Formats: sequence, structure tokens, C-alpha cells
Amino acid sequence: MTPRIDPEERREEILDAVLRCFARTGYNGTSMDDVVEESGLSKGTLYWHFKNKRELFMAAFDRVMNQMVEPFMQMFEADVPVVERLRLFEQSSKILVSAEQELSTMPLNFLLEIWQDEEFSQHYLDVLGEFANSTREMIREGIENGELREVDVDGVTWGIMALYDGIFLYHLTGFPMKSANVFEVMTNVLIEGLVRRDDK
Amino acid sequence: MTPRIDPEERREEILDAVLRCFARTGYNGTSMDDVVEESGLSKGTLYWHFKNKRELFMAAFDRVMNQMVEPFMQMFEADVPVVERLRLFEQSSKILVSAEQELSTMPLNFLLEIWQDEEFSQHYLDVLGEFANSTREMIREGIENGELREVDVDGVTWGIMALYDGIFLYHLTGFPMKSANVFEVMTNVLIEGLVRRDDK
Amino acid sequence: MTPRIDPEERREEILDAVLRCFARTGYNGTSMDDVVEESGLSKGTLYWHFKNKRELFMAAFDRVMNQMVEPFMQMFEADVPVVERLRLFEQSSKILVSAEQELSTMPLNFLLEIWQDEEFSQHYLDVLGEFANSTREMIREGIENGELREVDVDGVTWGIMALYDGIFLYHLTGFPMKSANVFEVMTNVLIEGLVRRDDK
Amino acid sequence: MTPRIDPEERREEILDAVLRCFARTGYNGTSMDDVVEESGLSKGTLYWHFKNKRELFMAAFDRVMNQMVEPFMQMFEADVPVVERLRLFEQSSKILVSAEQELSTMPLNFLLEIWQDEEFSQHYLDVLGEFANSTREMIREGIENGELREVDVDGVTWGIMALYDGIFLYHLTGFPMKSANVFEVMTNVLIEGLVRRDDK
DNA sequence: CATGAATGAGGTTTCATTCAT
DNA sequence: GATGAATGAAACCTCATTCAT
Repeated sequence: MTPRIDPEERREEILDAVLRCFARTGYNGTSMDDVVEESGLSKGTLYWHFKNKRELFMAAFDRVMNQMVEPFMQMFEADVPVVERLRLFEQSSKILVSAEQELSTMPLNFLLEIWQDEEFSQHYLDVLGEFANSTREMIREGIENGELREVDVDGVTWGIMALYDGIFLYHLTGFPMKSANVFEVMTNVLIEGLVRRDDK
Repeated sequence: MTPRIDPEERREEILDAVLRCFARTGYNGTSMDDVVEESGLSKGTLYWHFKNKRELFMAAFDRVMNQMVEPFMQMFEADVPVVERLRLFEQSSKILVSAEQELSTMPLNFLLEIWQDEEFSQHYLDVLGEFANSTREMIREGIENGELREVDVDGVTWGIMALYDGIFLYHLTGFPMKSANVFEVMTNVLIEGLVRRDDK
Repeated sequence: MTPRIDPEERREEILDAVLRCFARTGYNGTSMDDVVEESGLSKGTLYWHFKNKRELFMAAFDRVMNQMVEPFMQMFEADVPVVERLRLFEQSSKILVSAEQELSTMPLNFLLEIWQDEEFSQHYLDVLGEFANSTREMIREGIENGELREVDVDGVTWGIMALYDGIFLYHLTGFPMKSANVFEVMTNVLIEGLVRRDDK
Repeated sequence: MTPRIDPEERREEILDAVLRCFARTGYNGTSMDDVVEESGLSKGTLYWHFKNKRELFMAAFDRVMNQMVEPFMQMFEADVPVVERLRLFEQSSKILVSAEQELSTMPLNFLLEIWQDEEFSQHYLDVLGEFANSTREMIREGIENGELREVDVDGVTWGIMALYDGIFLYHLTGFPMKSANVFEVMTNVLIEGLVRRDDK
């Protein structure tokens, strides 16, 4: 038998294996047997720690999502002008792109493979919704203190998120582009397109 | 049994059914039996007209993709200033969003469900690559004739595409936003962020 | 491939195999793989003809049940005094006992293995209910024409059925008794216990 | 963790849980995990007290069987005419029917769920065999002292048992009949069918 | 005595694909 | 061209049993 270890540790061990599998072949492309092989554990053990395949992958998703969202969340609380905070988006995004494959590949891949799954979809919306709230607040603040033009707050909020997620998606798809560069250039365009211009 | 009809017509009939299935349940969620039921044809017939499931869905994808890309392609050739052409992006995008569900749901959904499929992935890259070329040319033209700032052409090119695809993705995901509004606002931000400012 | 045969014939072929398996090891003791082996067909074929294991066994049950109930049903319509008809129970029962193993083993075995299955249970109740109706009618007729004592019709009806099913059950359980003899003796006791006695 | 308690007490505790599980879902429908949950004990504890699932359920069966057989056994020893003793069958049977669900559901259900189990089958036969012996003795006595007709002793013995078990089975199956009434009526029919009539 | 994580064989079901008719 | 029965590998999941702690 495998030597007994802390259940929580075992869970993490399993999630590690899941992430590796998923990065390689995605949700539908990964069988529980694949996870068995990758983890070196038995099928029964997987099902002892997780109810079923979906729960397993949702747990993996959560872990990655939290890791990825964190730098952005910190950014929202930086005590600098809104424009500077926007510029931090660039850095946070670059982190994602440079992060280890298995981490970065997960989230969108995940989102889209489970496209049809109602419950999962809702869960994802919740996470992103929170993110949207923070962004919205930041934009509003920027407008109020005169840093930004008087744009439609909600439109810009979702637009910014879509922009960065879009670039990230393209990155993951393997398009022949320099991802870090695209993040940089577009962050600049975004800021230029949002700042208030006194001369007008 | 079934009266013989023109093979080309039969193919279209099948693709129609495939698209309906796909819009409902995606690639992995659609079995060949589902297509059989939806089309009212037999399994053998499907396999007579298409080599296998992948070919079948790739054909369906191509048909939709062409339909969706067309308005954008026309836009590239409009005989108006670059800035105006950029503004046309907004309109073309809105068409997508308002199009019939089954058409609009396809492409990203598709792309991501077959994520792992080497051959398909390449195919998709080719289509998008062509699109990128047109965009790149347009940006270059804008810079050369002084309409736009001197930005990194390649970065902006992929950035623009990522932005619109990103919004489209969010739209499909069902985020609680006014998609048409987001397209409009972000097109504006994009242009404001790209145009040359004489006063500088 | 197996040469193509009539679907109806194939269904019967499968049911034959199922009955053989079931007679040997019961419902829970029979795996679909067992049926595969016994039938010489593939698993896919089983599932092509029957939705799932339960449907498969329910179909098998129906076939046997009909075969077994038939002689009794004919008996109900015999144009002889009620007492004579009751005596025919004995003969019909003996047929069951002497019938080929696979036929006779089925029904109770069936009933009891699927004990918990709501839908199946109802189905069985329906079949037996019909049987009860015929019995009840017969008893009533016997009382009215003075052949039988004035007993509680419903109680006797279910009692008779329980008696014969009970003996049949004991037979199947393999108790060390001469089943045919028990049927004979008890039929006699039953009739003696039911007939009207003028001298009273 | 759990305070040590008397092993015998612990066994009873487990059997109680088993019986509750069994009454709900039967042998095959009850997993050891179900028993774990129902008992509030651990898997290891169950296996410490019982060799395996079969032993566990056999022990539960024995306990119930003894409880159920007891009133009948007492009846055999009643110091009254055989006909009166037969009439006591009715009362004993009614007890079964009115007993708590979990107790009454067991025996036949049990018998038939483990139908295929050689060892268990034998065990059951032994218990019933003993019962048969007592019945046989009673019938023989009745014939000898002139209370009963000269019937085939063995046939009647098994017939009586089959009758009561049959009614009990029907009761458990949930047939739409008044069980107590059926017991009453059939006991009467049985006695009427067995008693010697001087007028002959 | 007690625990509960670990095991892995075996269960049911799905589904892309083939091919005799 | 068209049909649909047949195939069988592979998917997800269950569960009786073991054993280190």
C-alpha cells in the first residue's frame, strides 16, 4: 500500500495530476484512467476523495483560478492613480503567460470544455462577476477623479476583461504572436483611449 | 427508400442538422446518433458523405466560418479612411451577436472543443491568419498615411482581433452585459487609443 | 460479422440467452458480459435491441410470464363445474413444475430479485391482478351456483393464488418435497375445504 | 475514539443497522458503506466483528428468523387438539404481518436475494426443515387421534408451510389484499379441508 | 478494538465506425 | 446511394475487502 499521508495532501497530489493531464488533453480528452496513471494512485482512491469526474475537475479549476486571479486582485488595491493601476494589468497578464504551462492552460480551456455544464458555467460566472465588480469600481473612480474620460462604465468594464481574456485565449491557442508584446501594446492603447485630455 | 437527391444538396442537409446539434450540445456532447436523429437520415448515409465525425464537423465549421468572416472581409476593402474602417468593425461584430444562435455559437465553441486536434487547430490558424494579414495591412496603411500613431503593427493587429473575439466569447458565455454596447464602447476606445494627435 | 437476421428473431435469440443466464445466476448474479458470452453477440448489439439491463430482463420476464399464465387462463374458461376447474389448477401447476428449468425458474426468481424496483413491481402486480380477477370471478360463480360454501371471496381468491405460488416457490427453492404430490394433495384439501355440504 | 463497549453489544448494534438497511434496499442494494453510514461505525469495525458481507447478513437473518419462528414453535407445543393448534397458525401469522416492517421484510426477501448462495441456501433449508418436522408430527398426531382425514402427511406438511409463506410473500409484495383476512379465511379453509367427517 | 484511506476487479453503458444487404 | 444492425474498445463509476496507523 501507499504509505498513509494527510488527506489534504493527498487531495492536492491528485489535483496536481489532474492539472497535468488536463493541460495535455483537456477535460473530454482525459479519462479517469489517465488520471490514475498520472497520479500513480488507484481509481478507488480518486473516487474516495472526489465524488466524480466533474467534481474533480471543478476542484482543480478552483485552485488554478484562485492562483490566477490573485495578482489581479492585489492590483486593484494598489494605492496609485487609476491609470497606473490599469498599467499593472499588463504585468499581471504577463505573469500568466510566463507561468508554468499547466497553470496557464487551465482556465479558459476549462471554461470552454465544460461549456455545456450548467452548474459549472454558473460557478465560473460568479468568479468572473466578482472580478468585474472590482474593475467597474476602478473605472468609476477614474472617471470621478478626472483621470478618465466619461465613458460607459459597464461597457468598458466588460470590454477590458474581454480584451485581456481574448489575448490570453489567443496565447493559449498558439497563435504566432508575441503574447507579452501584445499585452504591452494593447494596455497602452487602452489607456490612451481612456484618459481624459484637457486640451479638448 | 429515400428518393435520391443531389449529393451536394444532401451534404447541406446533413450540415444543417450538424449545426443544430452542435449549437445545442457542442462537439463532444453530440453523438453521431444525435445527428442521425436530427437529420432523419441513416448512419450509413452520414458516413457515405463524410469520412468521419471530425470531417463532418470541420465541414460544418467551415461553412459557418465563411459566413461570419465575410462581412469583415468586405469591410477591409471599403474605400474610406482607416479610422472609418475600424469603426466598421463595430457593425460587423454586432451582426454576429444578433445572428441566429446556431450560427453564432459555432466558431469559438468549436475551436475550443477540438482544442487538442492538431489538424483542426492548424486549419483554424490558417483562417485566422488570413484575417490577421488583412488587419495588419490596414493598420500599416493607417500609420503610413498619418491617421494612426506609430504603434507596434503586429501587436496591435493581434490585439484588435483578440479584443473582438474576446467580447464575442464573453457574449457566447452568457455574461450579464449588453454585448452590442460593449462592442460600441470598445471600438471607440480602440480608435481613440490609436489615432494620431497633432497637438502632441 | 454475424449474418443479418430478422430483428425480431435476434431479440428472441437474446432473450433466450438471458433466460439461460438468469436461470443459472439470477438477475444480480448475471452481468451483461455473461449475456454477451451466452448469446455469442456483442455488447453493442444487446444495447441496440434493449435500452438497458432492466429492460432486457423485463422483456425476458414478460415472455416467460405469458407462457406460464396461459394454461391457467385457458383453465378459467373451461366449461365445467367450478370444482372441476379448481381441480385443473393442479394440472396447470404440475406443468410448471415439470417444464424446462429455464422457464420455470424465472418468474419468482425474477420477482424477488427486482424486489426493490418500483416500476417492475407495478408491472408484476398488474399481471397478477388480472389473474386474481379471473380467480375471483370463478369463486363467486361457485358460491352463486351452490357448489361452494359462502366464504369471503376476496380472501379465498388471494389465498388460492398464494397457496399455489407458495408451493411453486418452495419447489424452486429446492425443498426436499415431491412438488407434484404437494400440488395434488393441497388441491384436494382446498376443494374439500371449499365445497358446500348439504348435510349441514 | 469511540468508547469501547461490550463486543456482544456492538454486534447487536451492527445487526440493527443491517436490518434497517436491508428492509430498505435488500441485500444487493445495500453496500457496506450504507451499513457504515447507518451504524455510525467504521468499515474496519464491521469487518472486525463479521468476516464479510455474507456472514454479516446471515447473522442478521438468523436473529430475525428466530424471532419469527418462535411463536410458531410455542404453538406446536400447545396442549390442545390438533385442529385448535392449526387455528393458532392464524394468530402467529398475524403477528408477523403486524410486526415492525424491518423485521417482517427480512426472511423471504433474504432467502430470495441470496438465492444463488449455496451455503446460505442450505442454512435456510435447515431452519425450515426443523419447522417442517414439527408440522409433520402434528399432522400425524391429528390423523392418528382421528381429528384429521387420512391425508398424505408429507404433502400436507409442505403444503401448509407453503400456504402461509405464500400469503406472507404476497403480503410483503404489497398486493392489494387484507393480509390478516386472508390468513383467517385460509386457515378456516385448511381446517375444513382436513378434518375427518363422521357422516362419511 | 477502531479507524478510514486505499485498492482494483468488475459493473453498466456509450459511441465512432463498419459493412452485408 | 442508402440502410441500420453489429461491433468492441473505452468511458465512468461502485464496492467488498484490506491494512497501516
